[in-house]
Amino acid sequence: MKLNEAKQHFISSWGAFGTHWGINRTMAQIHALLLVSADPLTQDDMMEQLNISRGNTNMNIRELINWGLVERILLSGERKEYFTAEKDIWKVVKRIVKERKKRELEPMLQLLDKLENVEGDKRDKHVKTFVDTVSSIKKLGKQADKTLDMMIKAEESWFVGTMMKFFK
Amino acid sequence: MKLNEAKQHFISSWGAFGTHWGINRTMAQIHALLLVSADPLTQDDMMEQLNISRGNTNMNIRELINWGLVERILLSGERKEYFTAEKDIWKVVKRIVKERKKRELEPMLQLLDKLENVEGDKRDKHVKTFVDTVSSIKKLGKQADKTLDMMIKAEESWFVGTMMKFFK
DNA sequence: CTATATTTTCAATATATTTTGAAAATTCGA
DNA sequence: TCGAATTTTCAAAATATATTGAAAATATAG
Repeated sequence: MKLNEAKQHFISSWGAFGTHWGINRTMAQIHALLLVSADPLTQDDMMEQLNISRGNTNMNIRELINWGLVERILLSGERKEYFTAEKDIWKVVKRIVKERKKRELEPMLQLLDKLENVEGDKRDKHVKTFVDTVSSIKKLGKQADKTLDMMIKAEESWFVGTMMKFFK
Repeated sequence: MKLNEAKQHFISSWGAFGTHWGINRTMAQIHALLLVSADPLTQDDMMEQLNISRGNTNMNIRELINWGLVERILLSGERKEYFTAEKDIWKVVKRIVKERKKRELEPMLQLLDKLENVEGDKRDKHVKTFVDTVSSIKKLGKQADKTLDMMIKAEESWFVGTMMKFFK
């Protein structure tokens, strides 16, 4: 397989992959393109290579920058802005985990805290089922939260190495 | 907060949560409703409590059954079908992880295997960037795959306990 | 400061996804 | 086997999300 063909495959399947994870197709494709590009690209490069409009390109680049996955580069003597992606995949994963934890997991845990204190007699099976379900989700959620915190702080080498040994 | 109010909160926020994870709102709401219901429910119960149509209810129940999260119950003497959700949250998480791993992670790793063998001279920086990116994603993906496999096999008590100690 | 290149915004449009509801299929008791 | 109860299907409608493109805003060279 030739390089350009391989890049196209990578970009399109990274795009499809992203859609399963709440990231829109274009954002994932721009990210993929930058990940496999040796040099920084301009908006026009991306528009051309991905066949998307200027507005779409711009909005999704901004979003990638918000996620901390893409960075703006100013080349001296150049008027245009260039963009490049963080290539260290471990860092990429940690950024995504951190962001989603903040946006999704933490608010959910806060809600569960409140719901656990529902009024009513716990001997009533309806109350009991509700409280038990909420508590067990909370317990697992809290554990996930801690585990992800550690992962965010961990070095890749430490993490992978220990996991290797840990899990047989 | 009264039980019914708390249930409503739980259902609607579980629904919103689900949408961030590629699960549609209704499916997540039906799942939430079943999770906090002490007794099995019929389609009509769900239609009424969630204000959704018969077709929608039916399709999403089927999908939840495919995911192994909901099970059909036949009550003797009753013509209607009843449904109930797996209440053990650890099992729920493991089922979801297993399914998504199969549907998303594994195909991605297969593709990366192929893309790693792109033609061309690795001293060319364009080829090198591509191969390096693909390899590092693959490496991390393989590690995630193994870790998830272990998690799927693990007992909750073992898992949580060990993680507790393991992560400070 | 002015002219022009470049980036950003956002209303309109296009596309994708979800939901409805009624018809068709199925199930099961009598 | 018949017929009512129940479930399933799926085309059409509604809703939600993504994309475009042109106008407005901004930045920079001269």
